Parts: sequence; C-alpha cells; structure tokens
Amino acid sequence: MRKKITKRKITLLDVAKAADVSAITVSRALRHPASVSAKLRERIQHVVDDLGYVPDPAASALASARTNVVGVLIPSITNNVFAGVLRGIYMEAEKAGYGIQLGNTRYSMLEEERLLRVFLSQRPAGLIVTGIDQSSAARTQLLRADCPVVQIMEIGDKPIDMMVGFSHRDGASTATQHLVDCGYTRIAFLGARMDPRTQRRLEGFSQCLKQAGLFDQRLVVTTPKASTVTLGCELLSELLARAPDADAVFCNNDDLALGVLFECQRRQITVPTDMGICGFNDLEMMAVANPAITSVRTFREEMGREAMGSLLASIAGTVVEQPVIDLGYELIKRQSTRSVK
Amino acid sequence: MRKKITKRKITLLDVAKAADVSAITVSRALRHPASVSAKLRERIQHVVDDLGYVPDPAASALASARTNVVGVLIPSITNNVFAGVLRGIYMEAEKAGYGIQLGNTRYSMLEEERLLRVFLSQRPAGLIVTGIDQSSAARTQLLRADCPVVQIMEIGDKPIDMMVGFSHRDGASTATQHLVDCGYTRIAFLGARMDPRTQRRLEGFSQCLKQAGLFDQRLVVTTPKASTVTLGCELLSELLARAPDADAVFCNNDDLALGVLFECQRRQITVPTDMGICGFNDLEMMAVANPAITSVRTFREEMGREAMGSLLASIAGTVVEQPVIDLGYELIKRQSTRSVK
DNA sequence: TCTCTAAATGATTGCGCAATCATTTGTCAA
DNA sequence: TTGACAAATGATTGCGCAATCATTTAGAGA
Repeated sequence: MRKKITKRKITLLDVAKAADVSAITVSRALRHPASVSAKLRERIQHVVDDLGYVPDPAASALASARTNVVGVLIPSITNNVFAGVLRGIYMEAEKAGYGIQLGNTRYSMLEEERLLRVFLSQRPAGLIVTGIDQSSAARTQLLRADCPVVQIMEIGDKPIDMMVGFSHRDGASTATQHLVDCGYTRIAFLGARMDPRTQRRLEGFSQCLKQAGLFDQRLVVTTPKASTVTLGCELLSELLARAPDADAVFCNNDDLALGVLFECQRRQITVPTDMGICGFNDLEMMAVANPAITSVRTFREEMGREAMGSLLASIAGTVVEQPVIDLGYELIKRQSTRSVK
Repeated sequence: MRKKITKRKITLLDVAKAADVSAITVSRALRHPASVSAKLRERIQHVVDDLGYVPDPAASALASARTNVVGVLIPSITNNVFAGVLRGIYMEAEKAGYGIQLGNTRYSMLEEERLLRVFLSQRPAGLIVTGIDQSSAARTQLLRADCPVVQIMEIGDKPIDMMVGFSHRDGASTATQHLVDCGYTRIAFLGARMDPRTQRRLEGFSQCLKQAGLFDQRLVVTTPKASTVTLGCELLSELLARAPDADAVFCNNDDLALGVLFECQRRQITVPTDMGICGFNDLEMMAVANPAITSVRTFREEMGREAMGSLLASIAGTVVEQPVIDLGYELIKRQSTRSVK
C-alpha cells in the first residue's frame, strides 16, 4: 500500500543555495520576516514558492525544542458542550498556524495523567486542560511544564497558569432560584455523569433550596451514566416513582431536560403547570422544543476562543494581564418554567 | 509565564550508559522488544523506569522520517455525526499508541487542500479523509502520499487507498421507499448544508420517487445553511408555504427531523397521520421523541474504528485484504411513519 | 569438539533545522 | 571624513534518535 518517494526532499539548504544566501537566512526570512531586508525576503520567498519548499516540523521541533502543536485535554468527544469549545479553539489555532492534538481523558484522572505525560514529552507550545480538579500528580506536571497552560470550563482560586470559564455553582443556583421564584415547591435535581462540574451544580442547587427551606434529598436523582436524552426520560421516571409530588426539575444539562420533556409528554404531564423544566448550557434546540425549555446559557465557543487567545498571547511572550477570565452565564427563561403561584 | 527547565533531558544515551549497553540496543528494546534478549530487555526496562526516560518524538520523527500521528480531516467538529466517528477513531488510535491531529475543512475543498499540504509535511503515519469528492489536486496529493490513506463516510469506485463507509443514495432510497409503502403520496425532501453526501441522499430520494411516479420538484426544499433543529422548523414552514398538501418529509438528517416534529406539534399537525417524518443517522434521541422518529441508522463509531483499524494494519505492513468496507445502514421504523393507506 | 548459521548487539552517521556566536554591511552624527 | 553603533547576514554546531552496516555471541548439527 505504501508508495515510494523517489524525489529527494527540498531542504532549507536547497533554497539557500538557489537564493545564494546562507541557510539560516532563509530560516529567518520564513520565521521572522522583519529581521531580513525586504529585498532578500522577496528573493527568498520567490525561491521557496518556486521550489515548493515546506519546512520539516520534526527537524524544527528537534532543533528548537518546541513544536507548534497545542495539546487539548477534554473528558469526552461526543459531548455537545465540548464540541462548541473545540470549535472556538480550532478557529483561533488555525488563524495562528498552530496544530491541535486532542486527548480524551474519558473523565478519568489517571487517563489525564497518562495523556499529560505523553503530551508533555512532545514539547507542546501550550496546553489546554479541562476543569480545575486535576490529580496532584497532574497538577505538579502542569506546574513544571515549560509551556503555558489554560484551564477551561471552570474558574477557581488557584490557577496553574491561566483560566477561562464560569461558576457552575452560581449558574445552578441562579436557575434554581428562578424555579423557586416561579412558585415551584418540590424542585428536583436530575444529574448524570456526576463529574466535578455537575457536582458543583448540585451544590449550587442544594444551597439555594436549603436557603429557601425547600431542600429534600429524595428529590435528588443522580447516576454515574453518561448523559443522554433517553437517560433524561429514565431519570424522570425514577424521580416520579420516588416522589410523585415533584413539581419541577433542574437538569444537569440539556440532554436530560429534553428527555424529561419527552417523558412528560408521554405521561400527559403538562409543562410548565404540572412540571417545570430547566436545563443547562442552552443548546440550540432548547428554543424550539414544545414548550421551549428554560436553560442556563453558557458561552462555549467563546470559551474556546478566549482560551486559545490567552494561550497564544502567552506563547508569544505577552504578559497576560488577566489570567482568570470569567465568562459568566445567562439564564434564558422560556415556557417550560412559568409562575405557578 | 513560561517556566525554566533546569534539569537536562534524559536521553537514550543516558539509559544506554546506565544499562551498560549501546544506545541502539535501548532503542530496539523499546521499539521491537522481540529483537532483544529477554535478559537485556528486562534490565533496560528497569533503567528506563528508574530514570523516567521518555523518548523524544521529534528526534524519532527526524531520524525515521515518520511520526506516530495520524491526520484526520473532517468537514465539521460540531456535527454530531462526526463526533461518533471521531470517538471510534480515538478509541483505536489510543490503544495502538498513535496520536490524532484533527483538521477542520469546514466543507471547503480549498481548505482541505491546504490542510492536506500542512499535514503531509508532517510525515503522518496515515491519513483519514472524509468523503470521496476531493479536488483533483487533493487527490493527487493523496495518491502521492507515502502513507496509507482511508476515505470515510462514503464508498465508491476509485478508492485512493482504502475506504470505510456506506451508500448514502441507497440509504435515502430505502427510507423514501418506506414512506411510499406507508401510502404517503406528497413526500418532501428537506436538506441543509447540501454537501456531497446530502446531494447523494437527495439523488436516492428523487430516483425512488420518480420510479413511484410521485416526484415533485416543489417538494424539495434545501438550503446551504448548516443543519440545526431550528432550521428543521424553518424548512417545514417553507415547505408548507410552498406545498400545503405535503404529507411526509424525508429529512437530510435527524436534527432537521426533530425540528420538523417540533414544528408539527406547534401547528397541531398530527404525526404520523397528517405528516410522516423520517430522519437520517438515528441519533440516540430519535427513539424517545413523541412520537418516536423513524430514521436510517448509520454505524458511525464502528466506521471510525474500522477506518483506524485498516489504517493501522496498513501502517504495520499488513496487506489489507478488503480495501473497501461497506458498513451499510438500517432503516429503523418508528411511530413517526405509519401505514396511512 | 568444531564449524556454520542465525540471533543479538554495537559503531557510525545523518535526518533538517535553529541557537549561538561571529562577522559584515549600512547609517548617522560629529 | 571618520568613528561608533545598529542592522543584516553567515559559519558552526548539536538537538535525540534510527538506519545502515559491521561485528560478536549463541546455538545447532556433525
């Protein structure tokens, strides 16, 4: 299957000879055009185009001890939420000519450590990691890394380097308070996966309800399973079996919320009067469901862009003035929650 | 922000000295354990663990003119369909110790060419590209590439090297025939993005309906916009404005189908009696919608796994016995289509 | 025990580039 | 015109590893 290459590779030296300059001058002309006179730059560029010279990243990496690849560690590649973030990351990376190496930690700290070791051995230009709950070994590796690091999705007190995210606890708390304000009194929490961010959402939920004197542990239904629409149906069924008087649910995320809506439709439970529904992330489809589903909007693509932007600035040597960026969230109230006082 | 590394890097030579063997023996012990005696292998492994030696991929790539990175070109990173494929790709790649470099062509042939040039300059171990409609320049590049290539998502006559996919035309045709068999007579096509695969689905749709004597160009509603649930609502509205008598829709994909269902609910159009709905891909949520939505199931994760599997086999030098793998599809009939004769 | 062959191990070299330091050229003010 | 200094360019070297070829050792058969 493998084809043979017959033609010898065009190297920097070939270009240099053809342009009648030294190899290093060609190298400079391509990497730091400003450091070469305009005349030479033009001549060299012409020869480069002519010969079809393409730099060898491996040789460059070896000589400079630095690649132009940014490592990105996320816990899932099928989760819609990360798709948006990745999109933002790619957009910025591409513009700047950086490549992305993606690692899937599958919500496992051990796997994260392993991938980190692999990635760091490749001398990345920078690293983007998800969340703020790295294992202490991973944290140590990241602190020692000789490249900038951005933690995304969340914000916290002790950034390894930079952070771009928002407070999941506050987002959940705001959403829950909205349900309380609507007059719902038996408000449930449906949670899948239960990763650190979901945990914090549950904290925000619990805190808010305790303050309102409405917290009931029996209304908290969680599972370690991955979140799906189907699972939303199942969790609602479980909730109703346990607590038939539940009158609202705050869902870990929008997949579950949609499943809850579908299950309510099947059970002839009227939304929002018999059951209020609130999701998290505000996926595009939330706005067109029947009824449209209230959700906490998060700025995922922007998060990716900001993360890569900070990283690139740091790689370029700029002192990043704002190492922790809080992108916030926005509660989008729709028909699935309404005042039932 | 950048930290300084003080400790010198541990190299192959350091390990070799500590184990009292030559550097190349250490290299062999790590890459081809079988070619080194068991005794030595063990001694070397011990020293490697002891010193925490990690090979430098850049040096390895330079010396061997080969990386352990597989380039993957997909047209979208937010599209659910590719998320599944990527998952399969990552699973296999990880097991074999290969890294993935992802490129987003954004449905642009020019961008694909550009990314191909970038990727090929990095001496990838293999390439996975989407579809069979590469530009002739891209195709030439791929044919010349000195690494194995897998085309995914579709199958066709002239594989560059290997292919893993299915026939979109046949899938669409089967789904359309099902609608015909149900007794629908004014069957519409809703299509977004209109990439080559969607085009072929439209071809299958048209061909089937022409054969049944039911084809009507006014029932074909397409847009270059990216597919979303919201867009499904809009396209149905457009269809009904144009042809109020439409009694079934075959949707380009499941996002649109869900949007159509939502819009039918809003308009009090009863599914499946007043309107039959069929999607494509069979995303998880199709099964739990109300009514559950008929769809053409595709085997996306398996496609990723098979593609990477073939690639790895080819990289390993195995002669791939089956260069074109047709994974087929499966029509999943649900409540959104029912006999209305 | 000796030869022959295969398996195991080693020495040398170069992959293509950028860092470092050295040198040349150009520019400006006195 | 000259000197001083900055800008532009060049020569050398080594990054860490694997390919190639050479050599040694072990094992089998006679």
